[in-house]
Amino acid sequence: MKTVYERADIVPLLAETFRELGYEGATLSRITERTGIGKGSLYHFFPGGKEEMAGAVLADIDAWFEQAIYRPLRNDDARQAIAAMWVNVNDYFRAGGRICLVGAFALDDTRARFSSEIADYFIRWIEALSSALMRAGCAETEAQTLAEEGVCGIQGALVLSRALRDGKVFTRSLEALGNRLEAATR
Amino acid sequence: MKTVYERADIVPLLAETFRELGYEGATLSRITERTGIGKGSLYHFFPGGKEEMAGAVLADIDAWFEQAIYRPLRNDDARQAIAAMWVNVNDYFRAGGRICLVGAFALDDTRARFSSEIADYFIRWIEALSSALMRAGCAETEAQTLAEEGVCGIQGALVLSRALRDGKVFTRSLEALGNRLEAATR
DNA sequence: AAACTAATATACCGATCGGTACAGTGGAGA
DNA sequence: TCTCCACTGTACCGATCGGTATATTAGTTT
Repeated sequence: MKTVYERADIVPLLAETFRELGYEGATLSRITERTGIGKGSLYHFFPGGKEEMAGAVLADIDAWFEQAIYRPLRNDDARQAIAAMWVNVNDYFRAGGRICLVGAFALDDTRARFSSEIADYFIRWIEALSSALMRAGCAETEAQTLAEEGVCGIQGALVLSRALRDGKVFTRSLEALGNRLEAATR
Repeated sequence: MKTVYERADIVPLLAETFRELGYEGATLSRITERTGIGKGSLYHFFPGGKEEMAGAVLADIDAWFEQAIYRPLRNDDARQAIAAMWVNVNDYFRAGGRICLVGAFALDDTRARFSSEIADYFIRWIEALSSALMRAGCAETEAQTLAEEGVCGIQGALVLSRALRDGKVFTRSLEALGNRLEAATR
């Protein structure tokens, strides 16, 4: 018996490894150890090595946010999409038990490798949220400010809940942020 | 001529290196390269190696925050101390050009090495800010919530401004946070 | 069943890892 | 001036790094 993978099966496993160990901390041996996938397979699917693996993970994350968060914010009913965002974000980050890889990469030298992907992720999030806020009745400048504060607050909540090892901090922060945005669209 | 260092001179140089590269990314050779301090000196002052170096950096950071931020928040005039906090924090983090090492360590596996130091840093910050807010007229639960939101917002602003390579995001976020706390103590 | 091929395991590569050992080096006190 | 010792530079250690080469495996095609 031989377990056969596809690229699409591997990326989520890689994602979890990079999340837990960071880019530099995720060595090839630790990756094979945690994912159960040997070097042979890894380099078969990702000839560009570790950098291509991390790039694939970022692309996967981006695709998920695009369809689950950004697109609804841009196209669907504004209030409904914003409400769904808080729920989906709380689920995605496992109530603070999972970090944002994009944010983590931004903090150290790894940013240099994925500069545009990292910037894009946040720019599009803020723009999509801002668009929804405007459709919900906010003025343009206020929408922009609130969107930035919202995304900012999510990242802070992830850092804080990891530091305090307390998922309640994350969920509580999301609630507070949600209430503030809702109050501003009334 | 021989350049002679003291431990106290080295710690800030180490801090900057860990900030830029992260714990795993800061290899001994990169540390000597960036600080100009050879392995011999490094292991003379920090026999425990890399982990002791990072520990000394965290202790140094903690000491700075204790005297420059936490103590004033706990003991001095509340409104004045809170106002000073925003200014000092903006300076310390170089308007978003410098990251919070404690927050960065919290995000990956490095947290396991410095779990209590990381948690302490944030707990004491939140408690000190909460104390100041109560003296400024907040009810206990509201003070606690606002303090958490304030510290949380600072961490988020650091992530976001790094990701977007835009220091204005950081300064702007601090201003917004400051205004919200001030509005709540009126 | 033979040929082909995508996927996998493993041995191996030079470079670098964190850490150790030790021989200087140079300024301060006797 | 001689001794002492905190400090520094460098050579070296075994382990592990990211990456390559290649033989093997197991379906699929013919």
